[in-house]
Amino acid sequence: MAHTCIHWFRKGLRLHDNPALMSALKDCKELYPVFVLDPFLYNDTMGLNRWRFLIGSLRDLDCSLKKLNSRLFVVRGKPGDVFPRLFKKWGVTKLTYEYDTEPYSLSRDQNVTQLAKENGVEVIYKVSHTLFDINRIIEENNGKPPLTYNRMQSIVSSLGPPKKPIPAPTTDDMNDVSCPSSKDEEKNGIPTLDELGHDISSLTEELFPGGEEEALRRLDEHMKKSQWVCNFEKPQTSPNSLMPSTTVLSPYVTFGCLSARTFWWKLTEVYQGKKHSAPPVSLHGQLLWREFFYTASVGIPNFNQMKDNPVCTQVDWDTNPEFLAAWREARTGFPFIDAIMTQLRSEGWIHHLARHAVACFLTRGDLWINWVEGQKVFEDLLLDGDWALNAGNWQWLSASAFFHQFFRVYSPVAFGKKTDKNGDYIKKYLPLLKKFPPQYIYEPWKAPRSVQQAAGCIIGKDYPKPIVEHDDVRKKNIQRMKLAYAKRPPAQSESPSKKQGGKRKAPSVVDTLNKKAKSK
DNA sequence: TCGAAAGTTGCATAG
DNA sequence: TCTATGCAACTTTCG
Repeated sequence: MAHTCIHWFRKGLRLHDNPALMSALKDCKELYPVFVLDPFLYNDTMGLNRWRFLIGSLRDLDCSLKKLNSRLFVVRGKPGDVFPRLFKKWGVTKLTYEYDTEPYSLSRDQNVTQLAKENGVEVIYKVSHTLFDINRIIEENNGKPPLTYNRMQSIVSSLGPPKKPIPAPTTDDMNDVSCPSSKDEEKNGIPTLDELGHDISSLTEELFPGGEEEALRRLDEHMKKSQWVCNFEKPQTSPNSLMPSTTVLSPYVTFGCLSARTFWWKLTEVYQGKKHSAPPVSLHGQLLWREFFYTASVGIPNFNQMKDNPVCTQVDWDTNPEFLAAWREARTGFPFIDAIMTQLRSEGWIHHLARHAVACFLTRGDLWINWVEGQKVFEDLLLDGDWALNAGNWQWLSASAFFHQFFRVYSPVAFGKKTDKNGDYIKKYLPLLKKFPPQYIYEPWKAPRSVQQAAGCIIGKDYPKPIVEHDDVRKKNIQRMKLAYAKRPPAQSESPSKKQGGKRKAPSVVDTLNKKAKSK
């Protein structure tokens, strides 16, 4: 029997390495490629740059599907309302989608699967957003997510290399498939920013256009530089170069315009027969970091919050709306920090180490504000804002989990100087300060009045004074962090007696949490 | 069981 | 310009 299929695009906005789409095309007479504009995920808090990237990606996908005599249906509404309607309207018998590990996605998909069942629709999903099946990694580590990169590496190496990506469907694959589209479907077109009620006047040049075509072009462009790829070491790249010092493929991987497995295997090809860098600093290593945080996010409950998160150190962060707003709006008085936050807002991408600098500054370094607040800002503004990576990295940088050397604090003055002595990056994003001599560009408040006047920028009037004294708060904060660590519950040691009896599953983080709750 | 070593990317200073 | 050291000092893993 030939099926009438919906392939549901959520992430995975691509045709290449899309096994769920390929299984939709099997025994298929009618195909409906659908994207649902779910108001839970796509709403007013989502930043404009992110909206532009999403819409660009949808447009590109629609374009590619049209080359296969199909199209994309962008349906407005909640998945739980949309699907039963579409199942009936189109006489659907099969639904396919890419597996997604986020908590919201899991409950959404469970709900839609139930609705499909009620409508007699078969559901097929495939793992293709990550290199590996994340649940398989956790299984391999006795039911717990690895908490160190080293451990992650040894688990992963026991799994062997990730699966090879599969090619995109061709017109041959579409031979017996029709793509009905009535007049009535015109309302299910690609939205525009205007239609969504956004004020597009604040938009700047589109440096990173969304879409699979651009993703593959960008991948190709970087992979051509084989020496650069082989020598790549993340800590050696610059957070404040005027042009990105890394690939900026992350937004494309986040939205699934680029398959992580395609990226992985392309790197393997470039490495072949050459001396090359290795994880954690290599480009392969970067993809494994992504996998690492995905695994943590699946295995650790309440991963995007401090409360009820069993790996997260409980810290007595301050509630300080003024400080938070100053950080968010690039008016901390530290040019390096404010330049980064300006780039983030206008371009939607900042270098990984720049994220370190501003994240440390907001949390344990200077402002002592909960990392969860920073997480929200990044989620809205970053093109590559990814639920798991965002939560994981904020916990890392705030020394709440994974990373514990809280006495290593980034300086909002010294860190940037290492790679940009002249402050060209600051001058680019904060042109107000461009006439300050290099000597004062990172600390303009130290410039004599005459220098400030000559620069046409009076500190405290035209540009803010620093909102904290870094050396003071740094010392105080290290002590506060020490106190928070002292209150951490002692690590649970596994008693050897329990290890008897052959294979035994180690207690998962969830089990440990439940046990603790019971003992209270 | 316990001590040593490692941990993607700190800073300031001395040589 | 590079490397070593003190600073104060964390957790996890490994042998």
